[in-house]
Amino acid sequence: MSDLNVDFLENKLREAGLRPTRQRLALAHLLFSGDDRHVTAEQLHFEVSELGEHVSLATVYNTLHQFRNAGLLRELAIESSKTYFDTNTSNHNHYFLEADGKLWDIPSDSIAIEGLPQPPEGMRIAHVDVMVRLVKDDKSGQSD
Amino acid sequence: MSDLNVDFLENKLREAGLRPTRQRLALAHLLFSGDDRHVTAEQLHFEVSELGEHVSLATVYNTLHQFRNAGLLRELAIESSKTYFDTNTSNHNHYFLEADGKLWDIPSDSIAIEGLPQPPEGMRIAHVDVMVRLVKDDKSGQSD
DNA sequence: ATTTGTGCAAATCGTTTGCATCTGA
DNA sequence: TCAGATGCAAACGATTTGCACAAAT
Repeated sequence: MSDLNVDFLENKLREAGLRPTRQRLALAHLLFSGDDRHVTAEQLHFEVSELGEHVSLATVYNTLHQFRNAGLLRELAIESSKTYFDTNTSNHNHYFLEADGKLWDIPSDSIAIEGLPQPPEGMRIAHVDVMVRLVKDDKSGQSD
Repeated sequence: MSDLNVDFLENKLREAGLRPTRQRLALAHLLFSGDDRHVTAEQLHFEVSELGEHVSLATVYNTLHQFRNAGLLRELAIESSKTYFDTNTSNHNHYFLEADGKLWDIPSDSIAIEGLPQPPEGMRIAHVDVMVRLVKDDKSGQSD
């Protein structure tokens, strides 16, 4: 991780109102240095260990939520009992392949939603999620 | 629960390849006798107890999964660590109000999705979920 | 009689929390 | 200095599982 990258990440955290601690920098590095990505807490905890940095799992959870609250991540609930965090916080769309637990963006933002009704009184739309659930061609898509 | 209704539910279960047991009939009664609805296992367990029927929580979970596998229910993952089951199994759309954990159908099927790309090689689209996340007008929608 | 379903309690797994200790500004 | 952050282990809550017993065909 170059000094330039550290500076970039430090700024990013400071702008979000978060102190640039060793742990947050390590996690931010994994999340924000390359292309957009989708991670779970468990995955990220594994990756940060691989880098030789020690960050406790509880801190990974805390940090993911702090990043989400700061608008740096979007939280996605796709399967019960596993949360994904998406580094792309804009309104975009996803493919999900249940069999493999794999999640990825739908390439190109060709999707448009027509005829979205007025939200109920006193509420506004925070986000529209379009999730396209895929199955492998030869299967029914049902399982226990 | 009238005899007619019992017959209807018994047939429904038999057609799904499930033996019409006391527990399944009680749960099916709650799920399929009125309008379409969204329930969690916990909710349904509470409701069935209120009717004076004893069905263990594990059986509620088992039964919900059996119903889902039989195509009688659709499973929806909306928030991490709470699964909703929808008695309407057709491709339709939902509002979700996170603050209250409330879920409901978007009235009228006015929504159309334009420009859905070809799914990746070897896969087909099983289902498209559109989830419109609402927040109360005076809030940011972010919380810990 | 044989297969299938159910109840119970214990186990699992992701996630959160309480609290003592440490760190960044 | 001292508010804020972290680590650890224990707590939690939803869900699943193993197995003995009961019910359906």
